[in-house]
Amino acid sequence: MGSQNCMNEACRGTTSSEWKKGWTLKSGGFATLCYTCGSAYENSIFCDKFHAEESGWRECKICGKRVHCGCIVSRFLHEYMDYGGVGCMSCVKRLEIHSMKPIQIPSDISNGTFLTNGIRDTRPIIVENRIDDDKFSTERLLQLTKAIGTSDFSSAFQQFKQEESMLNKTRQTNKRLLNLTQECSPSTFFKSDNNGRPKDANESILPRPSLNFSLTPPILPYSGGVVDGIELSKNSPQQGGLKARHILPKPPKPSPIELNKGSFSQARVARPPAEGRGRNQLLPRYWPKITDQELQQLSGDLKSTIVPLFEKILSASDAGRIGRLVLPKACAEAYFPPINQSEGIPINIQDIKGKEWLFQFRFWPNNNSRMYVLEGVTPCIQNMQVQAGDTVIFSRIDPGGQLVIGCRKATNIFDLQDTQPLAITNGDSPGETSFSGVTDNNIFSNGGRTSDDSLQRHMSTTLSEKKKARNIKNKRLLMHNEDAMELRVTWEEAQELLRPTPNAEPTFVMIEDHLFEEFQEPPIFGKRTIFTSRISGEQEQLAQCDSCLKWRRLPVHALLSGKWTCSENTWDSKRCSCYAPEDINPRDLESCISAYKDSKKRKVSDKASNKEGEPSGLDALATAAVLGDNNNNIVGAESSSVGAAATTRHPRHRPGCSCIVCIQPPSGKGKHEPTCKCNVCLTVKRRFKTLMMRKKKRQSDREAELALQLKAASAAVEEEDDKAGPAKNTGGGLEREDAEERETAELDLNCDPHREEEALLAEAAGISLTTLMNAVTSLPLDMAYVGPPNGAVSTEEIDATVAAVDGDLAEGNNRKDGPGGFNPI
DNA sequence: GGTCTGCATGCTCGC
DNA sequence: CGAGCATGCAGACCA
Repeated sequence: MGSQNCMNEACRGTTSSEWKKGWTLKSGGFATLCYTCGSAYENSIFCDKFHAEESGWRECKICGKRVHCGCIVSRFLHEYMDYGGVGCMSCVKRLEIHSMKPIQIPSDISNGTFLTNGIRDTRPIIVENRIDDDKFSTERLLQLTKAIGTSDFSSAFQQFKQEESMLNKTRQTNKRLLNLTQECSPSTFFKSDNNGRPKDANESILPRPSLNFSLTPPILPYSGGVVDGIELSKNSPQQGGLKARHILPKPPKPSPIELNKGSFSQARVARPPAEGRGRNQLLPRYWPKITDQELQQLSGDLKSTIVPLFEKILSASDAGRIGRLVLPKACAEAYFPPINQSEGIPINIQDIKGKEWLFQFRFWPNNNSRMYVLEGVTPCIQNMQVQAGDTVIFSRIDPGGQLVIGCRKATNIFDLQDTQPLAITNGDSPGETSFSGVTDNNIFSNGGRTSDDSLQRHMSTTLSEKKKARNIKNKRLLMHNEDAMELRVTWEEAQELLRPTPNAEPTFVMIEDHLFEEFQEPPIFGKRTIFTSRISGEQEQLAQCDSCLKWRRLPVHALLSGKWTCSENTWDSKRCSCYAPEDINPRDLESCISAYKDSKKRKVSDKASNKEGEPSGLDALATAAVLGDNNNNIVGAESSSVGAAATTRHPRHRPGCSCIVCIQPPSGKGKHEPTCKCNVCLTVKRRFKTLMMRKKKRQSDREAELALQLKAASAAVEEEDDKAGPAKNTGGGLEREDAEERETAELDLNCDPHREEEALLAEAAGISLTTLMNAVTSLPLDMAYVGPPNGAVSTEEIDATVAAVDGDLAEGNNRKDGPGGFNPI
């Protein structure tokens, strides 16, 4: 081809365009593609001269319009017409094929003839030079065309859609093949007869590539459309331009769940809108997103052919009491009756149950434009139970053109799985939980919300969800009635997922006998885990990898991010890879999950029936610890801590939490032996040991400081005495010391945890061990995790201290519970 | 005072 | 930058 100037206005003048042959046209020529802009041109089979303007015209059978082939759209159009299609790109009636509306087929098409350049061509349609993977085979088109007007067309159309879906899967293969074509001369592709026409596609040296990739679909009912994320030019074919613009996000890789479901046919995709005035200007956001199955079901329900027209996410004002639904201008002008007066006209729209609603379709002058609204929609909106953020879908019943309004509800925040049951429900009742992820459910629903195939929709509606979030400025409108109830219930569950930020230092507040942690930083969402206790009494949590879905044992104190994978398992180097075997056998896992679910159920029932008289959170936690110690198998600790979960503890103090707050001993519960090595006792001892070391260090520091102060004070007194004479009191330093000691001895151990060490110093001077242990059990969380200061206390000292404590603990256990008595469960 | 009506304003996003 | 559109708002209307 050499360097040709592409006829596409946007590409013209590009001499570096890479021209490729390869598409054999029925006329005997080759289509040539400009790989810079994608425009296609038809070339003569007799020479390499650029013949686009001479040979690239076809005439529509319906409207008679001549269509130029100088762009991809029209190229496919006349291919389409050549093989028996009806109508051109700009001809409305061509759409009858797509909309399944019976039409009269011109005889010259039905008998396989066509017109070229206005001359009747009586040649029969040749099908053998079409390849198998053509998305739009001649045979299929003829079959469909002949089916028009028959009762079988609907099924034929559905069959075609299925075939089209399957053929789409071959698109990737075709792309690879096409890449090969860029490396090979077109002449190597086909063996041609004398006219340059391939004798048979099977004789191709290489598999013949389909040039359909990323172009328009074979049947192009719209002059604008999106194929593989490329929006075709809105320009008419006559304009001969093509503008490729990516307007949809790259489809996400299917998740394993999606693959398992295998329901690709249910992907919710934006369907290019049906015909209408100015439909080409419709923004993709208004394109109806409806699955094939939904469309089929709806058509079946209404016993009519449904043509989705457009959809709109309800804004706050749309769904508000004002009762005015703002219609997208382009949609209103495309699909609603034309109106010239601002008052508009009454318009009858049917809902999917067949009920008719009368709206006022009108417009307001807005700048130099119009703003179209449907007035009086409130009853209908309420009837459909939609609200801001939901989507209303306008469709048309064919034949007849009756407008239909449907809806698709949208909710949810989080993806839900049985093992991660954060239940932000979107059910109509609080008890109805949909594991639906980011879902817009039940297109044209009757107000109900379903959960099937929602994962597929999750992927396809991410973009729209973002738009929804942007559109719904008044989020309060989403908090109505039962929805608020749902949110309130599930928020409690969400509390269990809240985590303090990694370095957050809590402050403690006691409100109505409940200890609360307060954080300066807002919480973050963490991963849901299952807490368990092992035979040894050691408590742990089970977390599922978001990548391999295997369960890993983790320390109870592990706080996981919302998305957690094995590679983040810093606690077990052997289990920090997804390739490592699962940490727990399936039977144990099942029992854990089962126990967990039971606890969830009981939690709900207890919440309703046992608001009063429920055990204190600490008691229940202690019970949980005991059960965990006594159980031989791994048991979901949460299953035995129902009462605990129903308290107002900070979410950080979850079941299984071994912090000093949660392991406070209950009164009157079972006792542990002094030599008990359970997690609770070990934790208490360890923390006491830490405290003792801190105490000793602090004491020695204090003594040194006091010595310095005494020395300085004596020096000052001596100096003052020298100046002021012997009348002054010489015992000021000792007085201050006495006052300090009195102050220390009167400390309230429960009022200021930061002064507890001073209290312990006082204890060292005579306060009982029970008081000390009270101080231990009221330590703040951050202190509880502080390790011993390096080198501050010798190992021998620690051991001696622990031994002494153990002895005292034994003594305490032998005593009756007195005020302040230590009773380690 | 509450609601309805008809714009007007200002933000967002596509071109 | 401008079209489109969500929403505010003032005046009219009504109970």
